[in-house]
Amino acid sequence: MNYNYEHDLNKGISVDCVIFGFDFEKLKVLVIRRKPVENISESLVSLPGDLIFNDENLDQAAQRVLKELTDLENIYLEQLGAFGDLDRLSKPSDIAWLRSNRAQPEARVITVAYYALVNLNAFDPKPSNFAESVSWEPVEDIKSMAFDHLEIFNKAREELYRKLKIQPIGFNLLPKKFTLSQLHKLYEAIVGRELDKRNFRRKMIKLEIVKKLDEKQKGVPHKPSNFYEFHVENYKRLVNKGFDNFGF
Amino acid sequence: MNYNYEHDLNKGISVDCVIFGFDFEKLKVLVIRRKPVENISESLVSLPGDLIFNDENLDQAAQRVLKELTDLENIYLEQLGAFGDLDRLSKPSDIAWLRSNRAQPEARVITVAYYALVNLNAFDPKPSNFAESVSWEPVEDIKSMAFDHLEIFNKAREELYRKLKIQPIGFNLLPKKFTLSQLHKLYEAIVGRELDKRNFRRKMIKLEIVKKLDEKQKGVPHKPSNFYEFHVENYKRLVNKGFDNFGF
DNA sequence: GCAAAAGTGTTAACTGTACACCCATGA
DNA sequence: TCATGGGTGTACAGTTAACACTTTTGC
Repeated sequence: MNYNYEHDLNKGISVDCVIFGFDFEKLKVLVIRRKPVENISESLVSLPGDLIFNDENLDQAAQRVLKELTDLENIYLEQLGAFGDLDRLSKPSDIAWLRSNRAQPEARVITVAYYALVNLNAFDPKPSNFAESVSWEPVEDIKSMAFDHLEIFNKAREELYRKLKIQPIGFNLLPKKFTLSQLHKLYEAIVGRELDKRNFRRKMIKLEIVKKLDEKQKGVPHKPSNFYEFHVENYKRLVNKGFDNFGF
Repeated sequence: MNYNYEHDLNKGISVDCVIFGFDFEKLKVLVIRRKPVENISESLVSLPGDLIFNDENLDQAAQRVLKELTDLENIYLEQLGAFGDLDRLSKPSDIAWLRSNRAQPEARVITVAYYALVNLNAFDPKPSNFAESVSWEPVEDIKSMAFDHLEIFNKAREELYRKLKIQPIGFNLLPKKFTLSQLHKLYEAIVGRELDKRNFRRKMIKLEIVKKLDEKQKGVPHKPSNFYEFHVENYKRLVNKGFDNFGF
């Protein structure tokens, strides 16, 4: 891609994306390490993002950032809101980075944040224009971030949790076929505490939002687990009845 | 207030506020009727809003708009998110209005929307810079709005409902002292259906988030109702225990 | 045969829901 | 005394929460 930044970019507004993934063990977030600039050695991770083009809407800008990193389209994506504190770009290392990457480094920039849920086994993230490297980090290891990205990240975790209680969005983090144990582990990773295995399975099965497949795990050194799919039609039926409380 | 728009305003970003009020009968929203411009007779109502100054953050801009209309400060305020569809300013009557009120009428503007909850008995709204008149309209009467304000308004109603289920924000719409019947009516207005009176009262009393006062209604032609207050401390205690489901 | 994770039922406590009558007041 | 809204209890159904052992597989 090769854009004329002077004319196409809206210089006051950016998007940033909190991209969640699940490796069957831990909930992870995709972060980028910026290319080093000037003589700043500090290397905070940050969220993928970019300025917005004048001919795309906000959702499209977020989709573009995701596509550049993951090559995936039609990703589950929700807006978190706008962040516009006056000091959001004031850390010394952030200013240095902006000076070498933006046409108007001192400009005030308001960012619109999104969170995305992806099946991280489906792709390898690749470095983009602004990133030296891209990596999946366990969410509980994230202690600091560039700009105001830690604030955005924390908001994203809260929203993910809040949403999981009222909608079964977790399926977006899993492959099409999954086991109930994987789903169970995922829910525990998001809510941050243990959930009773029997009660969890009973709830999912009773709500009929999972469809049992005629296929089991192979080659595992223990009783093989049955595969399931998300049952979209049944879930839609539930929603129409007004259901919105999973009780986690 | 008298600002130099060329220098102080961020021309690409505005805030718009959905201000809810409750008159003990219906849920209402504060709308403005724009001053007529050119030869456009159509007079759609719109949400109060303004461009953002470069020396204020997003929340402060929203507070400023509220203060200008209501003279109230410390209002309950939540951000709804950013709205940036490319066609959000494309209706003919909107373009005419922008031409006579904005320095760069053709500029793309992204808006950050907020909703606010106020006790509408505490003040009379007053016309502001951009508004010919200001009025409270029952939410169910709103069928169309200028710009993309109907979309924002609908999102605000959804969020108000969603939030009411997990937090007792309704108290912000009532005076400090209120009766349980008023609270009951308010909840019915927001959730949009009848709620059993006994079950409702039992729930509020059992959760201990209302404090019974030693004071009754006077001069009413029926059994006088007891006044209550919101019990902030007890509610905080509930939150700390992880409570977040009122079940409406 | 053993290690490892899958899969399965019951009970008690709590919560939600449906429902109808008497009470206190002003006019 | 009547019209108006305030205020109260009970029973049934459904949901949540706690808890431990047997099964199937690979090695």
